[in-house]
Amino acid sequence: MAVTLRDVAEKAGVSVRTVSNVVNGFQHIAPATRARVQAALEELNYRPNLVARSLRQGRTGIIMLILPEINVSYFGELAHEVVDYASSVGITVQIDESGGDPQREKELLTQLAQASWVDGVLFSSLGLRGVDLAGLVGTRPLVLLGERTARTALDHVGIDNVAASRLAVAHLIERGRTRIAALGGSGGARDATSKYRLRGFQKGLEAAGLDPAGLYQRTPDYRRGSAALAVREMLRWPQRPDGLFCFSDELAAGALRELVVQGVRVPEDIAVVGFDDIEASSFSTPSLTSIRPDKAGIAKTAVDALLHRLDAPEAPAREHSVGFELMVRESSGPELS
Amino acid sequence: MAVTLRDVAEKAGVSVRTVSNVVNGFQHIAPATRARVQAALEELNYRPNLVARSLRQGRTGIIMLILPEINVSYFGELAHEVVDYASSVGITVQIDESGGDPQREKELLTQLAQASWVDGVLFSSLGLRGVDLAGLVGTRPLVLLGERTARTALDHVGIDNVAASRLAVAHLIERGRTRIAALGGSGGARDATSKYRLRGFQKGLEAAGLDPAGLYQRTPDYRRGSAALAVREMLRWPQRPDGLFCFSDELAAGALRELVVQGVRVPEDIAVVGFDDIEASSFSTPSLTSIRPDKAGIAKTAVDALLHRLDAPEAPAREHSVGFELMVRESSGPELS
DNA sequence: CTGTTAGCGCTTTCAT
DNA sequence: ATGAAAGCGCTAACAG
Repeated sequence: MAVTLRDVAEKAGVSVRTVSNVVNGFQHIAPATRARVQAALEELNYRPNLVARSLRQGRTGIIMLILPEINVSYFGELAHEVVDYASSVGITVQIDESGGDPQREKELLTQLAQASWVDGVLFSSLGLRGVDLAGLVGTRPLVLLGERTARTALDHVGIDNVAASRLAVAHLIERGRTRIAALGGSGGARDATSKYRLRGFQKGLEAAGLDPAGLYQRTPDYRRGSAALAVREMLRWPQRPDGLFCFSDELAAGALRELVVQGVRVPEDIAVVGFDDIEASSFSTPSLTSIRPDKAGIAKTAVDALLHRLDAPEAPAREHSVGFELMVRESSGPELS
Repeated sequence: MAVTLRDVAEKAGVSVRTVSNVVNGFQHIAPATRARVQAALEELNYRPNLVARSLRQGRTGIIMLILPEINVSYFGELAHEVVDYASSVGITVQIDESGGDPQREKELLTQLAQASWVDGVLFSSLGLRGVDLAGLVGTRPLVLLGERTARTALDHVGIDNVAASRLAVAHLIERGRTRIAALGGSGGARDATSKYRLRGFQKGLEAAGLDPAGLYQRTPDYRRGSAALAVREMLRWPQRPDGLFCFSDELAAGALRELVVQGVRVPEDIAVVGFDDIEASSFSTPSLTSIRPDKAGIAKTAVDALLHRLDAPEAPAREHSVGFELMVRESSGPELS
């Protein structure tokens, strides 16, 4: 059996109270007793039972991160930032995957957010809407990551997708492209990400006096494989696009691949811009121009927001917007030397 | 405050014992009382306090997965499989990152494996040696993933790196390559992965009557960026290699990129094989031939091993070898139609 | 079949 | 400055 406070107390000839005080670095302890306790602590190699401590204190120091799939590069990189920052403030992270399935997302939320031992939940949802989230307010603290899918009274941190998409489109226009297409997103009511990116795309074209009509190709998801089919479809359009804005870097990677296969040159025939700036994008052939959201900023802001809400459960929900930038690389035109 | 068993018991006019029995699906309960309890349960929206349950039972149902970096594709894909399988058997996964730093690895182990509430630890180490692991046996169950860095009495699951590397080399030889180089790994005493892959590489060449001397280029880590520098160095060798075996797909991706930059054609001038078969490798240009370890098999085997050890702490340590296969793609030569 | 109760290991209020 | 003891919410051993 593990060593408990009582064991140490007996050994040192003091009460558990005193040992606890020493362990927790309390003030006001006689140097002599402190030394005696320390010795016993080390001799017995005491380790506090965190479960017992948590039961007592009502906090576990664990937060849960729910995301679609950890093996998708963007989410992997985001998770890295979350784990990294959380561990720097003494918090550990549990990870669960929803697979992007709204049903599974609901399950996880009701099951975990209410009952479990997590202090709070960071939730990167693809498919949930306001109605699904209703009734969760007031249980376990919850911070939404990515798109704000509804006007719920919940903390949210993300980037301005409309503005970011406009920036991507503006860049393509600046590169002299006039038939710019958008790629990605189911277009379904649940897919808020594609909704905002599409809106930014349209606004960007309109601002330059271009007509966005008919220049959007959907994909069932944001993965590389889906982009290949979509691009093949796109190349059958009456007029081939000369610019392509992909709603994720993985889609862009799939698109680049398929364009090579079809003998279309990038950027000469089509300039391509992605979204997320995953690490692989710097090393593809051609290297990929992409919108880079401030992932570390998202992670820090989200964890801080959660921690803040733990201390102030009744504070009004806040909206946090994090920065982004455009990383210009080979896929969108001449290199800027 | 949250609803407790006592609240429910009072409401239903029974004892906590009975409520507990209902919650845990015990047999032998009078249908009438069960119904009454069920009603109270639902009316109060009771959720069990898992921390209390864990304190009582001595098990949390949480395992910890320690890996170098979750944003590295291979580890992201592995984590995905672990989370996926674990959740199917009712286990949740906590993730911590070591950054590949031996010091940090030791910290995590002593801190977590002994003290925390995790039932057990899956540990994918890059740098730990037997001496570091000594003294951990007998505390919290621990299963080693990846390379077995020392002959410790610990459960271990991995693939046969020597055999896999020989397979990669044999494939290059079969493609008519005779000056085959290996790329990756610090060569340090702690880097067991590169040790075994290098050994397989050497054996593969020797088996074909080729001399491996002087055909190995080290890298400080397994990331894309490090491969670029290494390849540049390699191209200065008196004789250019016509085949390249990279110890990870990320290295291979960096190598492919640098070869393009330097105007070296793949596979015509140099055929390239990677290791890990991350998803991006199917979509690169050219697509990458790679060794594919059975990641799902590793995950399942590891979780099962951990669960088994929970029930039988004294069972002898076991060694699990999981399968792999070679995925042949464009980077290593003519397409096999 | 169900009620009573000890106790998991810890923190903390109340005393001294 | 330190001891005694209550109790976090739950399960299970012990009645009955």
